[in-house]
Amino acid sequence: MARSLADRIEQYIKVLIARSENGQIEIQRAELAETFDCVPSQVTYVLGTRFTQREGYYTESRRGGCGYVRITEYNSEYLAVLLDNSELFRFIRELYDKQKISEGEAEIIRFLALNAGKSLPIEYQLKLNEGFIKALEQFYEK
Amino acid sequence: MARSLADRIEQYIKVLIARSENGQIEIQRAELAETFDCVPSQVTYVLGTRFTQREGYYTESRRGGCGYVRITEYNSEYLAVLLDNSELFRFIRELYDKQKISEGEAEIIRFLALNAGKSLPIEYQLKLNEGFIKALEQFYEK
DNA sequence: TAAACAAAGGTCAAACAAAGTCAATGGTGG
DNA sequence: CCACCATTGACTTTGTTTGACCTTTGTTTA
Repeated sequence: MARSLADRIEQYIKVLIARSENGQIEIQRAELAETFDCVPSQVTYVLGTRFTQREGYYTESRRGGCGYVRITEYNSEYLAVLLDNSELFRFIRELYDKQKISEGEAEIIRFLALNAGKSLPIEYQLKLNEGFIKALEQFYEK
Repeated sequence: MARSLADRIEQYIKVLIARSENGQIEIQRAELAETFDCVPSQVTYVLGTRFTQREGYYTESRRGGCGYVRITEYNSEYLAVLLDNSELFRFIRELYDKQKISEGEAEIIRFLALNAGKSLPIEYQLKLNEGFIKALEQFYEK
């Protein structure tokens, strides 16, 4: 059961995240690769297979001097966002049922609500959700 | 975070602006460069990458004796103009022209883009604007 | 007053410093 | 034995730092 390199890197990153204050860490790809004595793209591979949205992670990065990779674990705050989303989703559903919007409109609105604010800090994502509801209310004159 | 020289200069300038009465400051390029012990064009680089219109800033300058660089942060009135003329609106138009979206969809998307983020700080409203573009690109598979 | 000088800021390209991509290859568990 | 995950490395893209040279503006001097 000798775990693969990728598995060990995965574990390592997860420990770092667990130890972090806010479920978020920043690493240097090349440095981590050095730690595990492998090529940098191995790290990219790990991120791409084990730290995806599906697994509950979000990664951002920057190239060039002082580049980094930031890995964020969706935490309870984020779940709050999703919860909040459900409120919004319910509202969209309502608009649809009342035939104020089409299925296509409902779909794009949902998608935008979920994705447009992704690069914002969590607390602003919450505000944004409210903003979506308010804006929709206004637009369709409840 | 805020590791590179450029990042630190950016932070410094932002603090100065935050402390200013009117969201506007004047600096001397050479002096600031001296403060950070770097070459003056480094400051120019920072201004050119982090204090552009896209980021919600406007810069003017003057050469020669008593030269200066003035950096102004857009206020909310200006922001409306900025958003209204944004890349996003052009993109929505494009989607419509290519018949990927209907007039109704274009309208609600525009409305959401302008209003959903209203309670956010200006810099995040701009980020949100970009988020809308990214999300739309993804949804309609560019 | 025109010419020279000094004092700013601007431009641009080269060198450097990351991270990303992709396709070929390797290895392993079922 | 073969499908599929893992590993590697050459190449690409993006971002930063530096310096040599340019332009504009204000000041001094012949």
